[in-house]
Amino acid sequence: MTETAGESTRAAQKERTRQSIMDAALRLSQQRGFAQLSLRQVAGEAGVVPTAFYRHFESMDELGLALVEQSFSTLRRMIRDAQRDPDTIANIIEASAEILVRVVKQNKAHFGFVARERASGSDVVREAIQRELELFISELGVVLARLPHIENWSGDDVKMASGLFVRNMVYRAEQVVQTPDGRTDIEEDIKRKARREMRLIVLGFAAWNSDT
Amino acid sequence: MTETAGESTRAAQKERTRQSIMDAALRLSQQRGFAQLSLRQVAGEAGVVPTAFYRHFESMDELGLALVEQSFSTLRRMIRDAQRDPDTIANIIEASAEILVRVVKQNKAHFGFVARERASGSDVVREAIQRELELFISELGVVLARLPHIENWSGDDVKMASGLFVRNMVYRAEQVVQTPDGRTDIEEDIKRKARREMRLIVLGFAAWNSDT
DNA sequence: TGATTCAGTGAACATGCGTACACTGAAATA
DNA sequence: TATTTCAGTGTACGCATGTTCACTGAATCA
Repeated sequence: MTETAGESTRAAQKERTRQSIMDAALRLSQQRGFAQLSLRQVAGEAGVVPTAFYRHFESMDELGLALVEQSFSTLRRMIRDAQRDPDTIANIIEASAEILVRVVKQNKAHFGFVARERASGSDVVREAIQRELELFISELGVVLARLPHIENWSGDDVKMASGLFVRNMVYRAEQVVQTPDGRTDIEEDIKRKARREMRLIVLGFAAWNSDT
Repeated sequence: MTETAGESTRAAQKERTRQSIMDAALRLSQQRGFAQLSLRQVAGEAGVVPTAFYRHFESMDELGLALVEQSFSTLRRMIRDAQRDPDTIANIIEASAEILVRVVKQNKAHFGFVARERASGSDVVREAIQRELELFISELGVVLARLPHIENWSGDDVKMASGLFVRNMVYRAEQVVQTPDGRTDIEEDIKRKARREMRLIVLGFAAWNSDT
């Protein structure tokens, strides 16, 4: 009753159309920003008539929220994979810069969406992204708190650490997204800068806690 | 021939209208973002007929560029004033957090505009903002380079320092802009966090250069 | 097999948009 | 004072938008 590929059941077809609407929106929003997209443009790019849009989303805002969710699930998968990799634990900074650039490159559309709509975009989309980012900072805090040097820091300090890391990551991710494909020289430079910044923040923390 | 206030010469009247168009755009862009504004909305808010807009700006993009310039001249005045103030030199971190919150509060529209349009907005406006921010980072670098501890750092290191500072300032400025008027409790919290972050970055630099 | 559900269609609408154009009347100029 | 300049007006246009509604026909169900 359930096939895995190319299903032609009604539900599967609906899901496929829904996904193609989301892909279309993601694709178009790279050029002019999600907030500027019209329902008709998205429907057109998805190869569907404008009214069909309503079978899947009540409004563009609802589509935006779905994209936020999808983007952050990508982000979460990234941090989960990173935790599994033994190299990461061994040399967290080198590994993080490497992973950041690689994963962002593979998901330019999602990361671009988050970076762009974080500050502007519609109220509801912007707020959703900020909530997700805060959540992500907290989650990273939990991960950091398990690391050797950090285990007895105060909650506030750990939060500051992950906040600085995440915000710097977001900034460097923006740069990766804006890098034209194939410019590995620019990517290497971004990695180098990201590493330096992370190293500096870590040094700051070492001094910080030997201080307080 | 030249009066100072309420001039009614043709040029002065034109300048007044131009300014009211810019004010209108700034006011409206706080709600839905500059990129979503229509020429007609801006003209309406400025109390002028749509076609009159063209007497002052060739397009919305040109208006956007004018707003970028105006916003950054505010930002530059802020850093210039800060350098004059002896308190700033004495305790750069405490003073910076104080000044940041105060000046951003007084110019929410300008700072909100920069923060919002930095990542999204039209290509031409976004690029102008990024260029201005890079310039601002370089300028801050020059200021930092004169400070006692920093004077013999490498150019790259100074640039990293001011980059981290500015990016963190931009983030905290975004928060101040989003704070409802009168919530001094939230503002104090932002100041506190900004101070902690700056202190941490400075500690990192101390360790950094005793290292290399 | 016959009835039902429902993802996607296509025409129609009111509205807001950018811009062209001919205009007005007060300030600037000669 | 007579002429010119030009910031701001008012009309008119073609176009894209969001949303409505009645529809079609294949997948689902009884």
